[in-house]
Amino acid sequence: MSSQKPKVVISERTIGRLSLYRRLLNDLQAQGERNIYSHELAAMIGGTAAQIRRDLMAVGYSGSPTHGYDIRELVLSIGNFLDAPHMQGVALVGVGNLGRAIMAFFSGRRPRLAIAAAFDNDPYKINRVIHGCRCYGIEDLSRIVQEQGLEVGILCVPSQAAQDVAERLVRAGIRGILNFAPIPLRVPANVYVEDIDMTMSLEKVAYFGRQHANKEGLK
Amino acid sequence: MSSQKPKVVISERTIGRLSLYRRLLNDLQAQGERNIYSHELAAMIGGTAAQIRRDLMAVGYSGSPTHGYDIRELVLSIGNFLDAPHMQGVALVGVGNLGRAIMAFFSGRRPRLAIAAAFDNDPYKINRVIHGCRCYGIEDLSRIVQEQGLEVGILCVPSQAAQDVAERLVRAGIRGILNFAPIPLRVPANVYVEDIDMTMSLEKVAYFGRQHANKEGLK
DNA sequence: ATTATTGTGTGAAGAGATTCACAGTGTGAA
DNA sequence: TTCACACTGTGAATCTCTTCACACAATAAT
Repeated sequence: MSSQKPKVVISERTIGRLSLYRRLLNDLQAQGERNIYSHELAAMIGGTAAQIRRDLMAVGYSGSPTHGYDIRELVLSIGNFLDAPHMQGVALVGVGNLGRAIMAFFSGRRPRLAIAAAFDNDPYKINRVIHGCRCYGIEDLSRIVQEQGLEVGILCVPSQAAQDVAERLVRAGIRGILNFAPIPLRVPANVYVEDIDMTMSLEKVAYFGRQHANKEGLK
Repeated sequence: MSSQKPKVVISERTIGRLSLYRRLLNDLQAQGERNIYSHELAAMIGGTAAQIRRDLMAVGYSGSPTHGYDIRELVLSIGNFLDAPHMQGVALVGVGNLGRAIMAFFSGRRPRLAIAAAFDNDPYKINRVIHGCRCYGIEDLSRIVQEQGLEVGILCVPSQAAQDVAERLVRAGIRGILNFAPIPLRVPANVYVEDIDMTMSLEKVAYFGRQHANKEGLK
């Protein structure tokens, strides 16, 4: 029953890349490809073949020296490894510009990991259905999360509200939070938080864009 | 003239954290705080004091053993290090749900690194002003980027269009791209790309949310 | 003036991630 | 059947990032 847990702990980087591999492999499969070598996949993502083979050790699927990896089987194996055995519902809090864009983005994309309910404190939004998803008041968060067994939260409220909403999510039983609010959240150690900090990312691009440009000038 | 380049190469992680430090320090400053110790800042971001001191070595600002860091001076030093000496304009391509949300998000946030022009191929959007920013057709991209000297691009078009638009941005002279399209871009080595892959992030949260929850159960 | 305290800056150690390099393997050609 | 080939899986080496631990400095207390 508890045999599905990984023997070794797999790094965050590897989990992220596996998600990416799967998406690319899905596209290839849709185009009718059947097999792929590690170096081909590496070329697609701009990485090394060794990295890919190392990552795939985690999922425990073996390729063949002569045909590489069977794409269909590999996709299934990655899914087996990455996905929960059950469906995981997602709660999104903060139905502003960004929240609605995220709802649109994920709408219909991954049926087993879909946004099941949205929450906001604007009475004008409550009970509306946005991108196929019902919007509730914050006061209903705990009840809905528990009724629907939602496990993952997406946080796109303004910074000032973020910590408070994060705590509500945790109390409601959420185990992982995707945080778009540009402040660090304080949550218990058994809750996983992934930050998407667009300001930080944009500043990185501005900084390294300059650096790289310089580099070329020197070469 | 070329003395502004860093002696040593600074890691991506460090640059990201510096951006975060600055934002938090700005908030503290607004609240009237004047000094801060590395361990206080560390507590705010959930990191270690050593890490912060190490990161600050890059900017070359020294604190005092007795009063820690002067917040105002530190903010200025980080700015000095991170920001371009000139203003950097940003071009956003893809004025869909996500593009508009990003325009709203950055609107008025960092005047020296602001979205200066938006591009789309939908005639209905062209020449509209959205969140204070004019929208042009894709065919004008190269001209506008050059006229306004834009250096950074934000890419929020659908996957199928992303590679093509990325190439247009590069040809127009863009040096760094913040890529929201969920596919890896192929660009020359002197262009820096930062990916924001929301699907990958959500899958990571789903995976590690489960892991962390398990961990607690075992403890 | 001396001492005790507390925090900085940084060399060195440690941990973690990536890449190297090679033994092992399945296949097709001779 | 044997050989040559091209690739996988993985131990070991390397590289990168983080943390440790301590010399040094500024102050307050005595």
